[in-house]
Amino acid sequence: MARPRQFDETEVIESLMKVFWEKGYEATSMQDLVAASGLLKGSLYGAFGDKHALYLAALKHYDRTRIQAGIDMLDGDGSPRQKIARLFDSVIESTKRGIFAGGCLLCNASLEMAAINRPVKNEVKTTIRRLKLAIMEALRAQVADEDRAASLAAFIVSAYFGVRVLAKGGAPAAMIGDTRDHCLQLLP
Amino acid sequence: MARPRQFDETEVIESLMKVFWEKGYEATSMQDLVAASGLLKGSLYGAFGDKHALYLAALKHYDRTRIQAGIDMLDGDGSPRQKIARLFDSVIESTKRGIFAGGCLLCNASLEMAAINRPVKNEVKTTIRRLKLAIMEALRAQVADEDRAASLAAFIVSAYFGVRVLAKGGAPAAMIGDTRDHCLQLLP
DNA sequence: CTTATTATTGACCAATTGGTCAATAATATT
DNA sequence: AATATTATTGACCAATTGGTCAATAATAAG
Repeated sequence: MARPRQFDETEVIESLMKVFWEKGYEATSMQDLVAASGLLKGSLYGAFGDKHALYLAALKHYDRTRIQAGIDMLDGDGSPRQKIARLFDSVIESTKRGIFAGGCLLCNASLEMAAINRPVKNEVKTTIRRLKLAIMEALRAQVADEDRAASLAAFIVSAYFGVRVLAKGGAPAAMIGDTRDHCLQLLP
Repeated sequence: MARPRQFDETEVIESLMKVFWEKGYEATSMQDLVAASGLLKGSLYGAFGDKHALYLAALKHYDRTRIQAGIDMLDGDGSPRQKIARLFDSVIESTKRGIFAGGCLLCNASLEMAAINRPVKNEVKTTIRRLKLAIMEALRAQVADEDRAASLAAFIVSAYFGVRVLAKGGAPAAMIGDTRDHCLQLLP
């Protein structure tokens, strides 16, 4: 009884996300989003809402895809130490490739948007909690004490985020490796 | 033989810095800077250059003042453990106060600007190195091996930056404390 | 006092910003 | 085929963006 969408919603959000990821919220114009998505402004507004809503949708998509990919790396075989190592190595890897300049959209959103946009802050908080819980799960087999697992997970999340800041700031790659090594030292 | 400046340069840069610190580069307009500094646009351009130059000057001022204040906390009495504790406690402290929303301008600059502005990236790199060296210095008495001091310092800088991301993202304060505690565990 | 030099001022600019809307198009139901 | 409903389109908007510049003011040197 109505005209259907002419586009795939997820596909469009994926393209919007990439722009916000690379440029940040403020540096991204609606024109950029129009160009990246192939839709026109009116369609974007009609389907998703204003620029803040687009950003929030992009952030949620990042959670569902990229953060989830990170969490997936914590599954599978190996000791906690080996699992966490995979997390840090993925940062080192992407730093070496050095093509995409976005870094981590979650960190970017935390620093650029969380303080001024409540929904973004909530999303950031939720995703951090999710990441922390996944790390706790990865530690579960070897770290019996729940509180200790939680505090270790918090610590690892911090170091992981810190490394993302270093990487984007152009700090020597060795600093990332050093961080990784000291973190692993505290793990079974 | 010429008209002298009618303003104190450092004072003006301090006011500009606060705006960039709180809002970021893109979200700050020249109007914001005009309002904060009390100068007019022409004077700002004449004295410092364009918006990017203003930002860079602000970042350098942040290094000279706020980062230096952090480094100063590493001086004085106490074990390395106690010194580094002071660094993390200052973040916990400012999180509790919760008034100023800027977080750490160095981290903000790294994520928002380093990837797209070479001079900013260089300044970020330089300041990170300076911070790392100061931490090495704080470890020197107890950590004889230079390489070990360097890698420990890199690790601490990461955790410190990570904690700034967590803080701005609204993560529970306990995560910052947990990070602190695990870091200190690796220190003499 | 005159002059050379620099600082300050505010009007001005084209370009871009995020956002709206009436007209049109496409569909599913009846 | 007619209709109701939603999607798409692109022209349009006021406001703001970063930046410029000629006129004016203030000073130090001669």
